[in-house]
Amino acid sequence: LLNFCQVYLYCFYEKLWFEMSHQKIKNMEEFAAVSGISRPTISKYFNNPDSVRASTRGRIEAALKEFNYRPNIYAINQNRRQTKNIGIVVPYLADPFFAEIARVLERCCIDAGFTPSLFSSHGEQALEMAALDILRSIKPAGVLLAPLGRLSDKKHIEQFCNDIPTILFDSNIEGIGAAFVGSDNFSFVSQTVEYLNRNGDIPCFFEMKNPANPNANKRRYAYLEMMKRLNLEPHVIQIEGNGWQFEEIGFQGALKVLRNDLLPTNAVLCSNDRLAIGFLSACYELGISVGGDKASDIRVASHDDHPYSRFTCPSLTTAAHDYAALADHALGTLFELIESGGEIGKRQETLFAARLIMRDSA
Amino acid sequence: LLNFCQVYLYCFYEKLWFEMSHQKIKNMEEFAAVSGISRPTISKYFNNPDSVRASTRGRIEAALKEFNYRPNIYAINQNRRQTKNIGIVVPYLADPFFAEIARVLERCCIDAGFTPSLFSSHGEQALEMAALDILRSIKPAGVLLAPLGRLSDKKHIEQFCNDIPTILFDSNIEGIGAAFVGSDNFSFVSQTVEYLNRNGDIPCFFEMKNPANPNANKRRYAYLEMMKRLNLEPHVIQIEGNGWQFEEIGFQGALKVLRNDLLPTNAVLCSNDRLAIGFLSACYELGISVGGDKASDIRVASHDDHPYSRFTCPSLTTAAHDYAALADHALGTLFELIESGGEIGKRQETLFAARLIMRDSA
DNA sequence: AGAAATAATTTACGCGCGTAAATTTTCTAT
DNA sequence: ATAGAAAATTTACGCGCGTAAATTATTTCT
Repeated sequence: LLNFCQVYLYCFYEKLWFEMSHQKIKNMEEFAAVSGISRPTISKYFNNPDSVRASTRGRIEAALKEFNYRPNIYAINQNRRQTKNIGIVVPYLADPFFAEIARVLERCCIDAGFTPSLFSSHGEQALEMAALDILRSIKPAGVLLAPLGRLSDKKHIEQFCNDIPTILFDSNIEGIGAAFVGSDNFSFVSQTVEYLNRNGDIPCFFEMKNPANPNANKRRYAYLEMMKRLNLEPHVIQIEGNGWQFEEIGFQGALKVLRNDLLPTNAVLCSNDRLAIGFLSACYELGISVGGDKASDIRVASHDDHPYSRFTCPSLTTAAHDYAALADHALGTLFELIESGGEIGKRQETLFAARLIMRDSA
Repeated sequence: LLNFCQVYLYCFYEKLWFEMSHQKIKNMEEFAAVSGISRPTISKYFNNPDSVRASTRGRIEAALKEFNYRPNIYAINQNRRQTKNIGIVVPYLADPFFAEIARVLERCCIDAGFTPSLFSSHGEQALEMAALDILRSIKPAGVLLAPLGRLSDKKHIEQFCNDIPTILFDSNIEGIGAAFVGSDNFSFVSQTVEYLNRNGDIPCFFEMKNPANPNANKRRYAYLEMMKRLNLEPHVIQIEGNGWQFEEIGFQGALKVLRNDLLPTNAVLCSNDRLAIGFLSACYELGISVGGDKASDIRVASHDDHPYSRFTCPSLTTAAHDYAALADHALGTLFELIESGGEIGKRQETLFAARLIMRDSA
């Protein structure tokens, strides 16, 4: 009893001292003193609040509320084998598609008790490599990487993936990373081609000549395959342009194609919505009417369900990603990978199907 | 000479050992051994490569190239008084305006030798507070914060600003933060109002009833003031809607206004481009022609020079931000603040003027 | 009530680096 | 060549926390 009294008084004195002097708790030692609990137990609590007795947890949390102490994250991460950081790298954050997927991924990470760090390569190889270098330095538990694609330094990425548990998404690089989660491009294209063809329109395929993203190539193949199956003659229109200003590229390309009357059919299937946004803008400028009705000059469809595709003029018929499913599965796989210590067996590629969104443009 | 020989041989031995055993350098001690330079000097080099003699720097960098050593960032940040981290918080990253400004800010940080950490509040108060809490834990040298606005927990932000050198941008909160860098909303609105009025159109102002962002209110005041100066009767149309889905809100609001013939004049000045994108979409859907020419039904102008405003149908006349100037000034002020140790004197508010972009919509 | 199981405490070391003080080496300038 | 300045080295401590081992206290169960 005496001992208890001593401890209680000591703790009381410590608390009083800190309260009186308005001083901040600066380390776990001091927090242990004012809360009347030993430092190792406090440390254990922060690692896993359930690993201490409920009554102890209550006392800690009471003290935590009173003194706004938070452990130093740098000291934690220096000593822990593994951090609670998850790296997220997207190729171009100003693209609302990636902004949206990043948003969903971040949320999932936080809910799972991890701290996401978001990076954008801004379309540049150097910045993608820089992002990976920074990620290396923060020793993340795992990384979700959407590579630039054609512009990526594959050796560099491979090296990174060898050292840090990484899952690729959106844009695949054969054999690199522990797994890949992306879109089933054939599902995207087959639905839009089939839809356009349903009304007797023969779709031609509108795309960049040198697409940065490998999905673009897969979509072209899918288009060609679908046209073969439907016994239709395929037409691929490839426009010039580099970089990630897809709307501008689509706009300029469309102007050239439309002005020179190079459109072989009256139905255009754009490789992605951002090109389509440019295409529609060019149509408007040239007074060419777009729509699914008989009165319109041409029909336009596309892929991705870009956040703005609902507000184009006319609204854009497109094939939608399942953001939530993609994010869920990518993070689920990553967590498995992390828990298994980096070994997950055979590299799996998971592709998600599209959902056709019918709007006014076709 | 003998001493030199010894040292050289020792260093040679160390290097050989590491090369032979394919072992990675795991700390500065080991790197000092293989590079033949003392640890404090190595430490000094990493703090500032110019603080050591050129010959020493050369030897370090040669060893650095051979053995891919990087100091542990957690150990560094634990011991340094100040980290090299800069926090960047934007209210909604899926808005290309903020994506663009974040891109520019990130680049400036990297160029200045800092490591930017990007956070998005995703339009939610809880997430804004969470972002600030995480930022606290990484003890950044400084923070650039674009608050949510109306939804922000001002007390929480104030507390944060008291502890960490913070500069507010885009959205001001009176008296909070060391400085504010934003837009001169009067410059934006006066130019668009004047432009619309130049051709004899009387602009009415189209906005959200409960805007999240304080700039919206300032723009309304500017509109009212300008109309007064021009001796015109002002008309403010306020539409319902909450959140950050501005295009959708603008679209629905426009549908209602246009269908019920509530437009008091034939010129519409939208509070921002995202609302305008929705407005134009609604016009298209209802078959109302928009444009600056005589043949069109109405004219539409707006503010922000959103990355997509060039591709709307018709392309949008708007007032543009100077992204680069804003980013430059915000970071410049922040660096001053950091170097001065958090004290910068009187809180300054810097506002940047707009540049009118004339396109087809008005 | 007493034994076994569980939890908390005490003690102590290590992580990788910043940094200070005293000393030695190297460079620069006359 | 030599004094003085500049740079590098040696030595040593501390940062805040993870974590292990041995011990003590508390809870749970029969």
